[in-house]
Amino acid sequence: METETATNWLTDSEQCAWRTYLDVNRMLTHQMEKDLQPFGLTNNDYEILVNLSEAEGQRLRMSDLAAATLQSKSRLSHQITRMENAGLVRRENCESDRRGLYAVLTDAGVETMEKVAPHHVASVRKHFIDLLSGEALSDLRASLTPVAEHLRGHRGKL
Amino acid sequence: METETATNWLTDSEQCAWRTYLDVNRMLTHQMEKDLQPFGLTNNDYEILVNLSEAEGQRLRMSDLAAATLQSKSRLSHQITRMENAGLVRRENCESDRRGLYAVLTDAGVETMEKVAPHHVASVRKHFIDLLSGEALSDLRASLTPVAEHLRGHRGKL
DNA sequence: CAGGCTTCGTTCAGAATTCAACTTCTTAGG
DNA sequence: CCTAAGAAGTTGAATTCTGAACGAAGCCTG
Repeated sequence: METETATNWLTDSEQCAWRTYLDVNRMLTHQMEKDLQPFGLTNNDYEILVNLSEAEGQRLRMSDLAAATLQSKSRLSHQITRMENAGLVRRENCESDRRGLYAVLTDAGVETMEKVAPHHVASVRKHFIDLLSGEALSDLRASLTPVAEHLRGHRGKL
Repeated sequence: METETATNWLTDSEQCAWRTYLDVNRMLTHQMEKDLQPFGLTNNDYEILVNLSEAEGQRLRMSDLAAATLQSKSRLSHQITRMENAGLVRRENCESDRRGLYAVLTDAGVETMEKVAPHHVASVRKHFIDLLSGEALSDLRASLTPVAEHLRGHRGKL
């Protein structure tokens, strides 16, 4: 009698999809990083700029920013320190909670964002969006949304 | 007369697809990493084990392995050093090219691979594959393949 | 076969990331 | 009001990653 539970291996087709996904992932990240380099920004820098510039008063609590960008508080703290040194961002105290801090976009941060965003969008188009049909794109979104929700549920401390 | 070129911003739908993609990306990477932790492996460790175990003679030249895993030679060199210390892999000289080295899976490496693979596959299924329909999966692959090819062309030195 | 390119892989220094304290403040219970 | 538990952020040390520089070996080309 069979007592072992056989592993439910991936089919060739599943495996291929998975590997393609992983490859695109890595190459795309790398390409984005490369396209931001001339502006002296990393992907992480840019994402923080995006989050802050979309936020009310161009500011977010450290914790919220960490959650929004899916990184640990520690990492964000170091990151913000670097960006503060670069003059893109500053820390500001929070009135309502004296433990709290806001990360606030500086004027230089706003300017940087305005300068860089068009190039970044062009890069996203060139290397991703414009390579997919409108239908493919909405299918992609439809497929990935449940995955995102599933993962949000599963995510523990960063 | 208009001299500026207006930025071709992303539509809401494009933006949403893009952000979902990025989110899944990061959360999935994180989840995979977490699921490998109990075995003392990182994603990078695992991917190298996969590549080596599928290779002829369970060995690959450093350069080929770096290319296969899309990382810089420098990073791979460090990585292999660590895995060598962990006993998963060893370096072996290359007969035909005296500059070259092979990274070779050790017996312990093979065993680790056999032990971990089923869990990893289960994790990939649980957090990705099984959340998508067969059709979604093949669409995904079809959509992403051209992107992968595009990026492969664009990729410079790592 | 000499000269100069290129490739292979490592190394070093500097930057980024992780992980585990730790401080300060808030909040809930008794 | 006091205390214990938890949350917000920071810090510092150890680890990992990056990018440039390097030595050694192969490959042309004349």
